[in-house]
Amino acid sequence: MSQVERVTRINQLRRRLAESGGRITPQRLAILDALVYGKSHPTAEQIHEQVLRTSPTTSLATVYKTLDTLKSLGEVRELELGDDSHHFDALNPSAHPHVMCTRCGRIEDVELPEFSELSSRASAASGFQITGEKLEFLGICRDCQN
Amino acid sequence: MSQVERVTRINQLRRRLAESGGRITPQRLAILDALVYGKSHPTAEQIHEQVLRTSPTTSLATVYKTLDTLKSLGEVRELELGDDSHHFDALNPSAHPHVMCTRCGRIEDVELPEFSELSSRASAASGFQITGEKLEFLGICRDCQN
DNA sequence: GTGGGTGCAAAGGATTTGCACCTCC
DNA sequence: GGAGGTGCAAATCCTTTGCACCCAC
Repeated sequence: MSQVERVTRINQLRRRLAESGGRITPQRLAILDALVYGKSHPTAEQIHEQVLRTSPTTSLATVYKTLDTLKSLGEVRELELGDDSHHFDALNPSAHPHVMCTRCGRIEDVELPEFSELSSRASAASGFQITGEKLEFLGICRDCQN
Repeated sequence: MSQVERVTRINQLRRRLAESGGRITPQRLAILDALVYGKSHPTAEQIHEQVLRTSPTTSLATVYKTLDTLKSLGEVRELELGDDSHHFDALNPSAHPHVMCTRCGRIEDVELPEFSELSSRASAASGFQITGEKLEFLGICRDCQN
């Protein structure tokens, strides 16, 4: 994601918070910053670590509460990848496939055009009205294959 | 799954345990029974409840330990569906898509032929060597749609 | 001013672990 | 007989919650 896109995204998140009646606090700004400029697909703990650099008194509870708020606004997606803690994606909150390296823990998005059709196929096959989906791969990344 | 298939499956699980150097204890038999004849895709707690009916002193820790053993034999698959606890599938331990009803909690397998191709597509798209995959849908089941 | 946000500490809840005892093979 | 399994209780670890205080609007 380009620098310009990140700036746009962070402003979008700010606006969404404000428009939904939320407040823009220094802590929240630091959290947005970590989500958009920090490590991709971070855990709550990793966000917290990053936030502490610029906002040293922010608590982990505040990170969780802000993530909750952003989730309910649909601006953050929570990933459960089987490693103990959950990961968060605020750059692309729409459903999309991910792959995690079981050696180094790296998480990447996967471009899989057929993903968008899976829900309707699943609906047809199961009779369920589908409201959410997730597709996740585990594997070894290019770097770790060497 | 037919009655005959269940009998076959439970014998298969017994054999796998024994062949891997494991012991067949009354507790394990009760756990296998719960996995094969009980509620489909149960949680550890649900397995435990079922096991207690015929083996009243079996502990939850033993259930977890046996599930671990079966998982490492590749005979049980663990599902994380976003509701607090994990679910277990011993009837069909190969990777396959699931759908969970967010109203009643029911979990069903989904027949999705294209699922088997997704891994190689993901591998090509990401450069990862894929070792595992999961595809899960959330929705409203037929019953709960009324 | 006030309602939402923050920080602390404690609670919660699923899963794991240590260890003494037991029992299947 | 001995490795492997069991049961209990305690520990872990991530996440949530209660509540007094604070500050963005």
